[in-house]
Amino acid sequence: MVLQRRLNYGFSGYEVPAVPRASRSPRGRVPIRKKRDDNRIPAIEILACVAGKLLQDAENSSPNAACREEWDNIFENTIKCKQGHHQRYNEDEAKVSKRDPCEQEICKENFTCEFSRVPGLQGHRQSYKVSEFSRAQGNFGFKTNSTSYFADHSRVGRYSSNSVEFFRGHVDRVIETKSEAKLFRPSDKISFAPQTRGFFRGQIDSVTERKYEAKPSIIGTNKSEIFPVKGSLDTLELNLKPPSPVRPESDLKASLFRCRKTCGSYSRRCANAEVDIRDVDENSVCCPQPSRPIPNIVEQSIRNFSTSRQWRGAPNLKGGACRRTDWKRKPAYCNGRPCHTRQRSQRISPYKRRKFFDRIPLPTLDGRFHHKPTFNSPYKRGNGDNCNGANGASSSAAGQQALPKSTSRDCNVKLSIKSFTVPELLIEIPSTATIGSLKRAVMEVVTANLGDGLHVGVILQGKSVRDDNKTLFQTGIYHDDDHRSLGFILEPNHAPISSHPQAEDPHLLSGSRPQDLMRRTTSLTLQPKPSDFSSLPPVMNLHSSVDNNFDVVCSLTDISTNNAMPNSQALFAVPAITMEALPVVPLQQNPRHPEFVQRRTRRPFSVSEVEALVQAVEKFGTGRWRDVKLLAFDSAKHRTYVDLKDKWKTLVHTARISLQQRRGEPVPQQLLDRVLAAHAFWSHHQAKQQSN
DNA sequence: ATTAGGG
DNA sequence: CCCTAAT
Repeated sequence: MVLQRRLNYGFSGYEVPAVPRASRSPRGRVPIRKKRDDNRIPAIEILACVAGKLLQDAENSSPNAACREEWDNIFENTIKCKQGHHQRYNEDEAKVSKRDPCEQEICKENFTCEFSRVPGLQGHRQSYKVSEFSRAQGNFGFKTNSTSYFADHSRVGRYSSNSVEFFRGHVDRVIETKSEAKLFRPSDKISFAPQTRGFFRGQIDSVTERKYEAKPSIIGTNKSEIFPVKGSLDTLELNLKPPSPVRPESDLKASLFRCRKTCGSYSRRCANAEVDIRDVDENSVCCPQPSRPIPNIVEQSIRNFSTSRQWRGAPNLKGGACRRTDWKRKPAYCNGRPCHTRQRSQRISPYKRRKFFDRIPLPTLDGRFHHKPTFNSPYKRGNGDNCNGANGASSSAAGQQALPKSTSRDCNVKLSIKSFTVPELLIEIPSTATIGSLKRAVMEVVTANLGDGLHVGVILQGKSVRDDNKTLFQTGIYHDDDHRSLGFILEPNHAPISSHPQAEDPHLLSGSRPQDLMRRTTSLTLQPKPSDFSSLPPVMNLHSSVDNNFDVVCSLTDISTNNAMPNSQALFAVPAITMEALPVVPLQQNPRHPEFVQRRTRRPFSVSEVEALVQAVEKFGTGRWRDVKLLAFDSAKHRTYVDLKDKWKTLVHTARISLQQRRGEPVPQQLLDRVLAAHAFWSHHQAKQQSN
């Protein structure tokens, strides 16, 4: 245990990228040199000041060292800023009230600070939300936007735009992008990742708004939890108050406890809180009972993840094979893992979310799939307290226990499976192909995905029923009145774990017509690790809640019960916990995680496409990629304007290099000449425009 | 949402 | 093709 970890940040050592990115032209057409308002200060400076002080004070004052030790956090800050008058100020002027950081995290407090005596900031108020993102060892940080983000003891990174974050302590590195790395040492001061600059004006505001808009419930607070400000002296004073009206310090623990309890946050602050996982039965896993030690289940699942996860970016890092492994597997570390990063798994920008869902199996929303769900979907959408899928499962189990023996045993169970639903399969076939060859192609894809042998899995109320020896009655299938709670999954006959993700995706049977071949992108990028999601059937197909990604996680997790995973049950505790109590479990394998997102398949431009592109660019010039897209590639859904821009870039490059250096399908020289000509022309044109 | 540019 | 910053 690293109990004596020290805070190694300060306010003099942070690096803020000084040079703003080269001015861009609005919409890329007419470059405009915009003068920066020198009086503005980067939001991160203020944030660093505030949050740093907050943490510093908290660490100095927290009565519970073990707690502190455990709270290796990443704080998330949400900035709400309504004014734009900022002047540089001395960071030392910031002062933050001393509070236990645990309190903040558990309660998910919002707080408001007011710049009282800071020149130019007087009267300016900001509300922040401090929330836990990760309690991984040695980290903390925060960010101000809503895009996805990750961090743990061995890596810190982000995958977001316009984010603001910093880290301290044992952070080894910050990954800027997959190809960029920045090393951090424990002695580092706060360092700001380059490219994470935000100004109070404009964008952070909007990002904040978007976040609230996207998921009002994730805020987990209400107006009463936004605390008024008390200005004082020459300081920027921050008042942090727990939601409870009771303030006395002596009440802190009690209120903490209450909060933890009510929020469903299960904080493990003591090392002795570990509980044998065997002590936890299936039901409680899925449905936390008040008396059950849920946090430990969660932790168990965290362990599962942490031992299996991989970070594919790691080997490529500059600076370093020095990935920390020395302490990462220490029990202390495991025990210290967070149990309730509530928002994290919801945090995803609409864009990222869409991006993700574009690539995972989803029901086609054409109505055919809107039949009744195969099982009772207890999932609720949108309000953040969803993820009761496991509740459904456990309640069924509970119902099973309570089932009176007098229930008619000879009552036949009538089931009808009207069709197999095979999720999306991508098939590309020329229009000249015959229907017969199309059928064969479909068959090929299906068999490739399902493998030779099929196994039927049974799902009852969201929970996979693995015990083949149980009777229907024992399992709880004794009425025929609601077979919506019953579902079937097609699975490969064996080896739930396969390195071939497509072959291991069991597919769901559901009640639509046989002709309804549901489409499904076959490629969730699943890591072939035994205990990750790769063994989870895409039962999310049942849920059409496209925009509630948490539902997907729920269904993913609570349905899969893989016998090859001894602790798999622990995994499925996750959805049973309310939003407030969500652990960081999906940190790595979270399908929403950018690491999880599959790269698009490469689709080289054909010569005719190139021709169309050249023609369009000749007409519109470089920098009007939307127009180019609309003109020449409107029907080509897979070609985005970014693609076209990229292709043009490579075309220009290709035209400039020698024939031998070129790769891929050769582009006629004549076309390349046009590329160069158009490029030269429009470059010149742009330069002229700019000078005017 | 678009565009520019680095990777 | 990906990713981010800046519009």
